[in-house]
Amino acid sequence: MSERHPDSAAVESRGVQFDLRVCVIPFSVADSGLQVLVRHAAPGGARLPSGNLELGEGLDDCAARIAERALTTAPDYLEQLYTFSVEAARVRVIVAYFALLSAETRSAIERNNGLLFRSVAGLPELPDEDRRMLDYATLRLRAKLGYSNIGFHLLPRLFTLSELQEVYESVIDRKLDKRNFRRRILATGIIEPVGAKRSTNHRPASLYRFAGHDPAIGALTPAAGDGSS
Amino acid sequence: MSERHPDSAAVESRGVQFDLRVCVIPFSVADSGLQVLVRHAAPGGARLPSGNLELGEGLDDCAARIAERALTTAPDYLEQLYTFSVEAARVRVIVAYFALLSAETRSAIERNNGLLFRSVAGLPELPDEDRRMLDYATLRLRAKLGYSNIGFHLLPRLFTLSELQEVYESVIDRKLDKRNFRRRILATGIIEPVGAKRSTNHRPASLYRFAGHDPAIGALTPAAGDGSS
DNA sequence: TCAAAAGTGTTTGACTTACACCCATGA
DNA sequence: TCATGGGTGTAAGTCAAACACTTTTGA
Repeated sequence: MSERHPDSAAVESRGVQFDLRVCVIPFSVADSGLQVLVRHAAPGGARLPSGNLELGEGLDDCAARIAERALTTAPDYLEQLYTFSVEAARVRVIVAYFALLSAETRSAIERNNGLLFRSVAGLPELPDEDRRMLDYATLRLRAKLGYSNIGFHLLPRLFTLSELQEVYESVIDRKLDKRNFRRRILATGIIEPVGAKRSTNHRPASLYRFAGHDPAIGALTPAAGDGSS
Repeated sequence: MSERHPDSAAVESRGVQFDLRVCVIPFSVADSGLQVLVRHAAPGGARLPSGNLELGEGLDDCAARIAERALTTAPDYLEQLYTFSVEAARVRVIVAYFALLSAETRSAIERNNGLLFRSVAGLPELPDEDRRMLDYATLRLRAKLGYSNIGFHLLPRLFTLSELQEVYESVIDRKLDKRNFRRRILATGIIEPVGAKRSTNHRPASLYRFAGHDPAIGALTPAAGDGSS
C-alpha cells in the first residue's frame, strides 16, 4: 500500500517524515443503491479524492475545497469521519471526510463531466487504505442514519415519502415496512408537506421538504460555528 | 490562542507550514463526579497532555505513548475523538484522543506522583483549543455511555452495582432509579457476578465483573486489529 | 379497465418508567 | 438496636413490529 501518491506532501517534523492528507468520500444514492464517486487515477485503478492542506486553511475548508474540485460543485453535506494513519517507511496521516450528494447535485455532476459513481457493493480494485476508509465510512453512514437526519441530504429538495424510504433502504440495505416508516418519520416532525403533488402515471404522491436543520447533527460534531474545524 | 507550544513540531509541506500534534484527554470518575487530568505547564495554567508523532509510529501508538508518559501508566481505554484544526499564522492540526482510567489506575497514578485530577465542571483556565477539545470529549463520553459499554473502563476490575450506577450518574450528571438501572444492566448480560461480596459496615454488596468485551465498541472505530490507526 | 404506486389502522409484545419497603451487616 | 447502604416487584404507559387492503391516477 505505499508507492507515493503523485501529489502527496512530503512533510518533515524533527527528522520524522510523514504525509498529511485530507480525503473525501462522496456518497450518493441511485436506484441500484448506495454509490461512491471515485477518481480514476492514471494507471492501476480508482482512488478516492484527496489533497493537501493549504496555507491558512482549516481541515473543514480543505475538505470542502477538495470535494468541490473533485465534484465540480459543493456537496450537500460534509463531515469529518476519522483520521487514519498508515505506518510505512514514510508515515501517512489521512483525515477522512464523507460527503453526501443530493439527487440534484449528483445529476449536475454527471452532466458537467463524465465522473462516474460506482455502487459501493461491487466496487473494483481500490488501494488498501482507500478501501478501509470506504468500508468504515459506509458503516458509519448506516449507523448514523439511525440516530440523525443526514439521510435528507441524499434526496432532492422536494421528495416523496417513498423516495425517502428508498434512500433509507439503500443505505441500510434492508427493506422497511411502509406504514411504520411513514408513521415514524412523520412523528418526528422533521419533514413537512409542501402541498404539491408529483404527477406520474399512477396515483400522485405528496411532496415533502426537510423541515429545518437537525440539532442532533451539531451535537455530534464539535463546537458548532466557531471558525475552526 | 497561539503562542507556540514549547514542544510542538514545526512542519513544512510544499511551503505550507503547520503543526501536527496528538492530544490525550484522560478521564476518571471520583466521588465528586467526572474528572480530567491536566498537566500544569510552566507559566500560565494547565494544558492537556500532548505530543508529536514519532518515526514509524501510527496515531494510536502515539496517543498510547503520550498517555503513558503523562499518566505514568497505560490508560484502560483509548479512543480517537476528533481531529481539530486551528487557523493561526501557523496552522495547527491536533488529533485528539480520550482516555479512560479505572479507579485502580487512577489511584496508582495519584500514588506514583502528584498528578492532579480536576473536576470537569470547575476547571480553571485552559487554553481555548484545549477547552474546546475537553468540552467535545465530555459531550461524546456522555453520549457514548448510552449506547456502548465504555463505562466499565472507569471502574475497578471488580465492582458493585451501586458503584457502577454512581459512575453512570457522574458521567451523565443525573440520578437514575436503582431498580431500573439494575434490571437494565443485568438484562444485557454484560456483567457477571463473581460470587464474592464486599465487606463493609453495612450489608455487603455482590461483586461483579465486566463480562467479555463489547462488540459495539469495535463497530464504532475503523477496521479492528489491522495494525493501523 | 388495468397497472402501478400511494395511502391508511389496529393489534401485540417489548421495553421504560415510576414507585416503597424489607434485609444484612458492623459498630 | 441502630444506621447504612443492598436488594427486590409490579402496574401503567410508551414504543416498535407485524400485518393487507383501498385509492388515485395515466395509459
